[in-house]
Amino acid sequence: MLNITLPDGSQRQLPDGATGYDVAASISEGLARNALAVTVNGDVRDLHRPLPDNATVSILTWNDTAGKSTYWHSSAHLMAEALEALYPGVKLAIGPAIENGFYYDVDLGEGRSISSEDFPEIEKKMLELAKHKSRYERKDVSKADAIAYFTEKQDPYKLELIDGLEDGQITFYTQGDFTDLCRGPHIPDTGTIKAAKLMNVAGAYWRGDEKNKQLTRLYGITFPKAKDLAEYLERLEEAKRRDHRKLGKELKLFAFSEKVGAGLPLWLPKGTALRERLEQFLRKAQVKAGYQPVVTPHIGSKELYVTSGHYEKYGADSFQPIKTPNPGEEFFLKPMNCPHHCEIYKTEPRSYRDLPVRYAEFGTVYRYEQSGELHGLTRVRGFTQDDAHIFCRPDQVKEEFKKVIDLVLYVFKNLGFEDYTAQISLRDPENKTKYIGSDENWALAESAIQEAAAEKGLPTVTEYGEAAFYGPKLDFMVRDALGRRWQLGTIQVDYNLPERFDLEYVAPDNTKQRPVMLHRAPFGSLERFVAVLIEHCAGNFPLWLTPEQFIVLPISDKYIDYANEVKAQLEQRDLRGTVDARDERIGRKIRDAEMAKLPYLLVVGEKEAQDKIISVRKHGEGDLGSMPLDAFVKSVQSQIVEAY
RNA sequence: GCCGUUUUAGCUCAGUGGUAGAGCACUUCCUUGGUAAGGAAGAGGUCAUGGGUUCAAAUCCCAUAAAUGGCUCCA
Repeated sequence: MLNITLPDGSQRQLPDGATGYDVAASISEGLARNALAVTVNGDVRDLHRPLPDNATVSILTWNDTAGKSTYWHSSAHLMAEALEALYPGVKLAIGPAIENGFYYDVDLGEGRSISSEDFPEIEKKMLELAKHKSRYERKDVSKADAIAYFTEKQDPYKLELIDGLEDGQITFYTQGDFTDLCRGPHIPDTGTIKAAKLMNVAGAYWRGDEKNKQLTRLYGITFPKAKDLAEYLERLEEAKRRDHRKLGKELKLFAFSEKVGAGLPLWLPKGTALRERLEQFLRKAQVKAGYQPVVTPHIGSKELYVTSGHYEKYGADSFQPIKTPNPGEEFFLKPMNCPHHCEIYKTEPRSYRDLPVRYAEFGTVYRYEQSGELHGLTRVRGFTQDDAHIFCRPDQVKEEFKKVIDLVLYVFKNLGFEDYTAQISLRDPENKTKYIGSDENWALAESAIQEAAAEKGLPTVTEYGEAAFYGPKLDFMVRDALGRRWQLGTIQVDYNLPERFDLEYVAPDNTKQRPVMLHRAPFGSLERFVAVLIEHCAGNFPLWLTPEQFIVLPISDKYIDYANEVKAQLEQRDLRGTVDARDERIGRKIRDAEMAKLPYLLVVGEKEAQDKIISVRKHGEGDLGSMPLDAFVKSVQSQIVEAY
């Protein structure tokens, strides 16, 4: 008999050779029907593999992340089977599950390609094959046999993968006529795959190395119910509606011009209003937090970047130098603000008593991003960082980190970002030599970050080997409408620049010591932040931030004077908005204002002009009835205060 | 930078080798209208740019640029 522990701690006894399926069946018939896989002591396994004794087993269904991912991995095999049927001779590379669905990298061979027009045929074939309810059969294979199989099949990619595997650890999975090298696990059979959709085709390098051959990557997604697919597609549509590139154009926030140059955004008046309000918001918070604003030029001499090391590392791949009438004199557009701030630090001798020194600047920087990398406002070639550099003693790092975390969270809270992740990036413990700075300082900084995050109760994930060569960091990531993760806020420790710029302070014992430098940017950059903010709130910005809080809509041109009076009075009370004085009917004006996502529409006609009141309509909510101006102002102001 | 796709009026898009189209926006006129599109007329385009094929190119081919989905990259 086997002793099995369930996740709730309860125990069950099953006969020897029992499988995850048997466990599910012993719980309920429905669970057995919906089970896709199991976890055995935390590892995901096939549902029909015999269980070991004394294992903790939990049943995975479509509702578990690991269940979904197994399902999609199996779906990748199904797609591969369909591709082999439709494109004989196709070579398969790798086909994992991803966050939403799966992909398979394939080599179609010379002269063949797949486009989105071919998707329906592949989807049809997948569903046709799925109907066979083929079991995913697992088989242990010796390395020699595995090599023989894929040599016969002439698949160089699988052979290369096998080359890296240990004999005795190699398994094949077969469903129907399709056999793949695979560690598994898989769902029991193809019968649960009821809806399949190919999403996208793209190029991808074999093993992610751009020196290698480029393969065709087919992205797909499958579902156990057709309805789930429909809902998923609807969500994607919603994401497209929120896309900051679309809304940025529609709401007249920013634009690009081919003539100005790729990746160089033009901020339109409304976008500028939004951006400047964000700047003001942070400026205020930073003054309170002890930062001193500074301003530095947009260019710096070559020597500055030779000192910082950026010239050597990035000079050739970046914007090229600006020449002057003096032969040999060269300036660079600044790719970051740190070197300038280091020079500010150096303008006077520093005592340990002066530290920390915090210099903040909304610094516009220019980086020549690869052309294929440019993306709306999230990845551009000219952008403004809400940058600051903190110069402090090693023993102050933790305290400073905590203060910056507070600032970042303050920003996120006021803008309604709740779904963020915080990532601590540390050294690769296997390879400490590629990092600059002493072991001791690194250890100090790394534990300072971890402790600061823990003391602030910040949920974090820790990634080893993700630190910059010059120091560990803490990044805040927020998702965009399509679920892509973007780094916004960042806090980084830097041991490199203080060294290169020979920064010093005088310690209590009158010795010269090296300060630690922290880079930090709660927004990351205003461009990226605004992009993510647009998608986050679907263009319905918080009231305190939105470029126009109200629009006055006169019923006819007889009431334009009163409308202007309303506007003037509201402006005196620090609200901002406009009057729609067009010769249009009220229905049209309301429609246009709703489409422009203006928060408050103030309708004024005969009644309102006579009684000196306004009719208030709130975006997305409808008519709130009429009220005196004072009542409206009070209600709006209370909402703005609440937001802070 | 690499692979795929795209580029037609201010915007969204139709137009598969034979004289460039629609809706919205814009201008003018009519309309003075009470909570999501009032009516009419008008103006607006080197079909991204440069080459090529053809009697003839928005349409086919090549190059370049930009956008876009990925990959690689991201101080």
